[in-house]
Formats: sequence, C-alpha cells, structure tokens
Amino acid sequence: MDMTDTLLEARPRKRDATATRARILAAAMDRFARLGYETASLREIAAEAGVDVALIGRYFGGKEGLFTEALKASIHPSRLTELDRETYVREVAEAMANGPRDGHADQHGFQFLLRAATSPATAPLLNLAVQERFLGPIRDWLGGDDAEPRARVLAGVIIGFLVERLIRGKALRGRERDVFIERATTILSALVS
Amino acid sequence: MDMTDTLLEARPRKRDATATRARILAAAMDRFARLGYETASLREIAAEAGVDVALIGRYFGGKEGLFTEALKASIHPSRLTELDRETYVREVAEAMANGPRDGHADQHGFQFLLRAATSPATAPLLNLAVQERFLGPIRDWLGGDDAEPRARVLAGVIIGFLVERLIRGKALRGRERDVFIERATTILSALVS
DNA sequence: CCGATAAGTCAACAGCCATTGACATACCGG
DNA sequence: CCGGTATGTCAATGGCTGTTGACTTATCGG
Repeated sequence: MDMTDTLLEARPRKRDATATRARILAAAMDRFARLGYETASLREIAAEAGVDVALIGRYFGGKEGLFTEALKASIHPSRLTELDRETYVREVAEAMANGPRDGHADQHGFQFLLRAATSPATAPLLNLAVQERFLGPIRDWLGGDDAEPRARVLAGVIIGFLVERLIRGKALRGRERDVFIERATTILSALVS
Repeated sequence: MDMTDTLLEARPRKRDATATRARILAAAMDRFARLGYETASLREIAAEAGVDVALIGRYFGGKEGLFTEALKASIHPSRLTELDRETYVREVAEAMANGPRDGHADQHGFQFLLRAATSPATAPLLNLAVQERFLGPIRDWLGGDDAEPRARVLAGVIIGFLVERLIRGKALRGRERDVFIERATTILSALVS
C-alpha cells in the first residue's frame, strides 16, 4: 500500500499520531479477525503496522483496549441491512459458498465477531456489541410481529453458515456451489419473510 | 467423583496407566471445550486430573495429540440420524428451543467443535473429524442427488441453531417458543426433502 | 521375595508473551 | 531559530507456556 515502506524501508516515516494509531488499528482488525484474540500477538500487529510495540500500550492502553476498539471498528452497523431483502439474501448465500479467506469486508466483521464470541477472554466484551450492532439492526430491519425471535433465528443461521464455511476451509465450485447457493437462498428467504 | 481425592488428598492414588490416561482425557475434554485450544493449558488440565504435567507428554505425545484425541472423543456419530426424517426434524426443533443446559452431552461436544473451529491452530485438525463423524453421517442419511451440498447446508443450519441457543442461554417459552419451533420445523423439513 | 519395568515425580529449559519505564529525537509554535 | 512536548525507540522484566530428560518408586510376574 504505502510505497514508503517497501521501497525505502530505511527512511523513517513522518511522525503522525493519528496516522500510526490508524495503522495499528487496521493491523489489529486484520490479525484479530484471522487469528483470534489469543493467537494474535501485539508484536505481530506492531510489525504489520510498521510500528514499535510500545506504542500500542500508549495509544490503546493494552491488548484488551486495542481489541475492544478493533471490535467496534469491525462491526459497524451492518451495511447489508440497507439492501432490500432479495439482494441481501443472495449476497449472504454467495458469500457463504466462498472460502473463508476471500470476500468483502463484511465477512471480515463476521469473522471478527465469531472469533470474539468463542474466546473466553473476549466473550464478556462482546455481548453488548452484538446486541447493539448486529442483532438490533437485524431486528429493526425485519420489523413486523415477532421480530425478536425471528432475528435470533436468522442471526443464528448466518453464524452457522459462517462456521460451516470456516470448517470447510475452501470455496465450493461448480454444481456443488450452485446447489448450495440455491438451497441456502431458499432458507434465508424463508427467514426474512 | 472420586472420594480418594477430596477426602484423602495426601495419599497417592494407586498406579494405573489406563485410568490416569482417562482422567487426563476427561479433564482435557472439559477445559478445551470451555476455554479453547490456546487458553487451556496443559498444567491446568493436569491439575484438574490430579496428575503431573509430564504424563501428558508420555501418554499423548503433546498438546496437539491430546487435543485430537479429545476431539474424537467429543464428537460421537450423531444418534439422531437413526430416526426417520419427520421425527428427526421435530426433535431437533424442540431441542433447539430448549436452553443450552437442558440437553444431553450434545452441547458439550458442540462447544468443543465450535471452539476448535475458531482456533487457527486446530482448524486443520477439525476438517477430518467433522467429515467423518458429522457431515458424513448426515450425507449418507440424506442420500439421493446432491447429498453433499445439501448436507452442508443442513449442517450449517443446525450449527447455527446450536450457536443461537448457546448465545441465548435460556429456554424459550410461550409464544416465542411456538413461533420458533414452527419456523425451525419448516426450515428443517425443507432441508431434508 | 526380588528385581525388572512400568508409572509417576521433579526441575530445568528455551521461547514467547504483554507490559513498562527510561531514553532519544523529530516537530512545531512562539 | 530555539526549546518544549508529542512521538517514536529501546531494553529489560516477570510470568506463563509446552517440552524434555534424569530421577524415584510402586507394582507385579517369575
């Protein structure tokens, strides 16, 4: 991304607090989402950001502070709920047919959420964020009677597909992909109506 | 469980390889399911088993060996697939409406699976076990054309319901329960036909 | 009953981790 | 241009981790 890094490694970057803070946060969002809270190390994150470890302590207080901030930044109120239901369903179904590594930033947020949910150190931090930025929007988006339990079921199924994809590891192809998408779409359509 | 431990802590246990091996495995299944691969430490597991850490190395080769064995022991082939489809669907739907503590040992095994899936160190180990003991049986049980992708979707949905129940924490009641079961039944019926 | 061997114990190792405090230096307002 | 302060650097610390090897001791067959 930044030519300064790759080409002129030697020359130090210009000093800019907000910029390096952003660098750190970006690196953290990436590593935390892919590796989980415990496996991602501050040293790696700092290295990826091209920054000294100590600065993380300065700007975010510590690992937990960095994580909570990265969490909030990752689960922005879902862009998806701006879509109409049909395209939403289709997008999700296709995303789930892909491999865990490819895809848009949405997946990124979902993975982050999932990883956070299954780590004992971060689970306590999560409940609030999920309610506010995930379950809430879905519920409002669904609307109508019984929005609450319906949102729960939908959220659960989405997470289920997410886990399935995580286990599967690779993208689906050809006929398998088609059948998967078709059936998943059917399910999701039923859930949002 | 074993009175010898609590009452007569001082007196060493009688030497019995297979018994201590089992103790270690049981403790490992518990800690790994609750804490995940990285957070659970061999020292804690050994302590819970009332055993020296070094024995884990002797009996299981190392942490990874212990984990794979605990994984296999946790995911037993699903009993559910012995049922005909109609009762299967109803049973699953009702089980998912209950709280996470009400059910059988399913939950424990599932937590194990979820934790394993979301840890990068163990995800590779998981694919095989899941194929063998979860996806495989479901696929065979479904049969017919496109059994593979259909099994994947079904597995995704089931996992999703499990996650939802896990997050929800408590059993559903009254109208919410009815709505949930009705919708879940519809979805599952569509998936198995 | 004795001794070989399995079972359990202990301590040390090297590696990684997050965190912290003291230090150096670039920057920018006066 | 100068000096104070925000920014970045460095090194050390203490703690925890999984693993290993040498050690002791119980057990049980001959």
